[in-house]
Amino acid sequence: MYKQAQLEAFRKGIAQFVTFNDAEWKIFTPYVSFSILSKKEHFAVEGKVCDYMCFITSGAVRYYHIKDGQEITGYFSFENELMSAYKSFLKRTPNTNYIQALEETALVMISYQNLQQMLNHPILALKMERFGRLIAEYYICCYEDRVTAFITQSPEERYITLEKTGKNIFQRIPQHFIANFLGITPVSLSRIRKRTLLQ
Amino acid sequence: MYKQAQLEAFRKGIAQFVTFNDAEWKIFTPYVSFSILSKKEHFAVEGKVCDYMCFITSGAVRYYHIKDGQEITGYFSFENELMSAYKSFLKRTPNTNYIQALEETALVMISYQNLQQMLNHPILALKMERFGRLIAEYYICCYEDRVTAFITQSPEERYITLEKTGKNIFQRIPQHFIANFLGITPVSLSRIRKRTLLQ
DNA sequence: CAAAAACCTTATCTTTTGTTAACGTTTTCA
DNA sequence: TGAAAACGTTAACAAAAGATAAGGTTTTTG
Repeated sequence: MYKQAQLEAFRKGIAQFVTFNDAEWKIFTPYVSFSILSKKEHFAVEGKVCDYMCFITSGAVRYYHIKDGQEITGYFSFENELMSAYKSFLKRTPNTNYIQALEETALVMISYQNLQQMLNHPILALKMERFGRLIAEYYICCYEDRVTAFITQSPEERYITLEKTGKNIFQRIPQHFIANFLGITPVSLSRIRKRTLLQ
Repeated sequence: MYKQAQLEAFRKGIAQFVTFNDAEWKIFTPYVSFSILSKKEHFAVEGKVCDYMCFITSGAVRYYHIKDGQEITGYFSFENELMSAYKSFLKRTPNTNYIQALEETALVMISYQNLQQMLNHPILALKMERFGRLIAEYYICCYEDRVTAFITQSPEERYITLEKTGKNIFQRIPQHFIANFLGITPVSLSRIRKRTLLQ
């Protein structure tokens, strides 16, 4: 995909948060860069500070932790979604997890430094603060739902919910990653699937 | 506590996010109001849009859902912390849970309307956007940790972590609420406590 | 102050999940 | 293309959690 098309996808993708007029967009775009992750390539690793906030124009990534030598997948992001090791990026602290491309993945990226410059730019500042606020608020709502699911639902109920609302995630993501995401083991997910099919 | 003292506590409490100089504070304070919740009084209930964002100057509250007629406590907030039915407040949608005072609780409050006015106020706007962004980012980091705990830890591990880091929460909050918060039943928490004591 | 409510523990039984391993299929990649 | 790795299912057993109920203590409240 050409950069121009990626930029347009980016602009459209963030329109739910904030819209830039052409003059603002002209100031904005020089601050962004582009990158492509090949399959299995890492965007972020444990111990390193994450320097970029990204928008995925195509592809998919998974977020995972390593605990007792085992990988545990906690989240996924797909095309037209934002991606970052948020906490590390915002707090400038070493990252505690990994982000890895599940497919070849194309990114539009903003570095932390450039973001700071935009936040200090006389014309962009207010809009960028708002952008940051709305993104963060958006994620809070997602997280709130996720925590609520862990608190109020059984693994089986969480699976059913995901199956209903998770688009075609089961077609796209290996099942054992999804099991981790649901907070259970792959074996347990396999059983749940069998159980719920029979009913 | 006198309102002046509450305001000072509020100012100090939000200083981790943003600091107001005296001139700004003078503009700021007329937008806030005060309230006291008596024990067991609800600040927010299911189905109603939450109109206030609060700072707790003294007391404590719990957040809970009702599922199949049962109350399930998902979170707590204490003095010097912010409190709101965030999602409802931000999105102007009916709230899906309850917030109830565990003790008599004193609040400094900002209404949604007043917040919007501050966000449009020429002097306050930028700082308020930043305030909102930093609060949201702060909560994202908290939520991220919470979800990570559900993904990577067993109930027993989550209990041990809470016992280590949860200050004196076990002295202050009924244990069956804490069980919900950990994602398990009260009976199960009682067993875990016995188990971990014996070791 | 006394009755009622709330709370924690314990016991019993059931259900679910975790663990480990084996097996067959599919995918990957050198 | 062919060996290796990855993946999903199933089985068997162990461990943990859920459900329900009973009992005793503490707290609440009229």
